[in-house]
Amino acid sequence: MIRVLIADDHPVVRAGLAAMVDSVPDLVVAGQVATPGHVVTAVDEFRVDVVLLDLSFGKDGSGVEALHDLRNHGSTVPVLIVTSFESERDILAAIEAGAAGYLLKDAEPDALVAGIRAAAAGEMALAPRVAQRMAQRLRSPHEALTSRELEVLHLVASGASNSQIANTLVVSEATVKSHLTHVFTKLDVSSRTEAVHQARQRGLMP
Amino acid sequence: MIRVLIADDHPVVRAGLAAMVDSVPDLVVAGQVATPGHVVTAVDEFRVDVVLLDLSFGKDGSGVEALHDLRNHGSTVPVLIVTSFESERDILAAIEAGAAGYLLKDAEPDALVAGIRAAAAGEMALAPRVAQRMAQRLRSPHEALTSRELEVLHLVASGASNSQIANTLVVSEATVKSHLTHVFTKLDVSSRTEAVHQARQRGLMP
DNA sequence: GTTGACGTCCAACTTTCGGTTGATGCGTCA
DNA sequence: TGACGCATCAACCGAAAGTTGGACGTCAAC
Repeated sequence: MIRVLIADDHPVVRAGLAAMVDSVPDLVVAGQVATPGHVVTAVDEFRVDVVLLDLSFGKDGSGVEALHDLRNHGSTVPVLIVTSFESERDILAAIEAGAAGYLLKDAEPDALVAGIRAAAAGEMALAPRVAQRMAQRLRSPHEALTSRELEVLHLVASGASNSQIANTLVVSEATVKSHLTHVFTKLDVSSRTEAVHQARQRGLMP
Repeated sequence: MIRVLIADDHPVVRAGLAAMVDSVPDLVVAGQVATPGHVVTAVDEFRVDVVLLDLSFGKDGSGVEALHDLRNHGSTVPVLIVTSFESERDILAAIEAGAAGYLLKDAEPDALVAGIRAAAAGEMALAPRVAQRMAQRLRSPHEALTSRELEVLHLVASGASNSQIANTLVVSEATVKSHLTHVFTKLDVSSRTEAVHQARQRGLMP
């Protein structure tokens, strides 16, 4: 009997996951929570074998935070990310934080159940599209943007000019340009708009 | 007894909506479909009183298409949009296509059931956030972009330069610039990146 | 039928803004 | 300590962006 905790802010999704889990004989919903903050206590409280964790909890925080909290509290319970986003950044962050798998919400019930079983058995469970994306990344490893570069890129995406960025970042305009040229070479583009587009494509930005 | 059709491409969401509907005594799930193309026949086949329709069906089409098909076939069944997107464009398109309401997937079960009842009774059902957004739009009516302007803006968003846009649209570069200045004044911005950002904010672009 | 508003299109002008190059201090890690 | 990466900056250059002004067609209103 595998006891599952469902953590998602959408009532509809909670109900759907619960229905799927409960329809399988040897799976049971141990509990449901709607905010990341309640995950840690819930894992303790109910004897949870596997956590189904959403990534985006609206304004209440993120699933990755909850995952970090969990690990900081010494819990080793396998956590299965179940989300509708498949951006590279999200996937990497989740896996680095110690997720046992990454499933997509458009998955068939079978895939979900299989993922839960795998996680409970200590194995890794990745949705096919996610696995493909990671493989692709390994093949052509993008050079990672530094945090400063990302910061600049975000401001660019919000429509700021170089001088405006320089003001808000309290650096010279030259610095901003420098960061941007680095971004361009790393992303293999030649203009700010292209850079924003590429970054979005690769899931580097919201 | 209100008979509900559920149309969504995500199995999890279908299961969740079904669970919610079935938990109410006088509501019943008449059927479920996973693609927009099956909505019309399903409405005929099962005696459907209300349709819960998702907007984004992945690559299989869109909910608005299904809604149009439905109306073209003479059906007047109330259709309730249930989606997680709340962009102005989506909302307007749905309402213009004859939706009986627009709910968000993060809604509580109560709100969902209330929406279904309202739709079945021939009333309108809007999620609070959606209603707020529409009210906001009525207060400050953005000047609508022409289709050509939107076309140009899309290309800008994808990182194209003016000359590239001119090529793909087979017009002069001057024309592109002209369109863009119009876009700028309408959106009250002064640069292409700002324009893209604003358009995204207002839900004019994907 | 005429007027006017609007959309699409274009040319020529100006210049700002963006991007390149090269160089410096600073921390870190081997 | 020496090499490397990151953040910072100055000065230069030129293309690409944006402005202005205008032509033409269409459609609706009057």
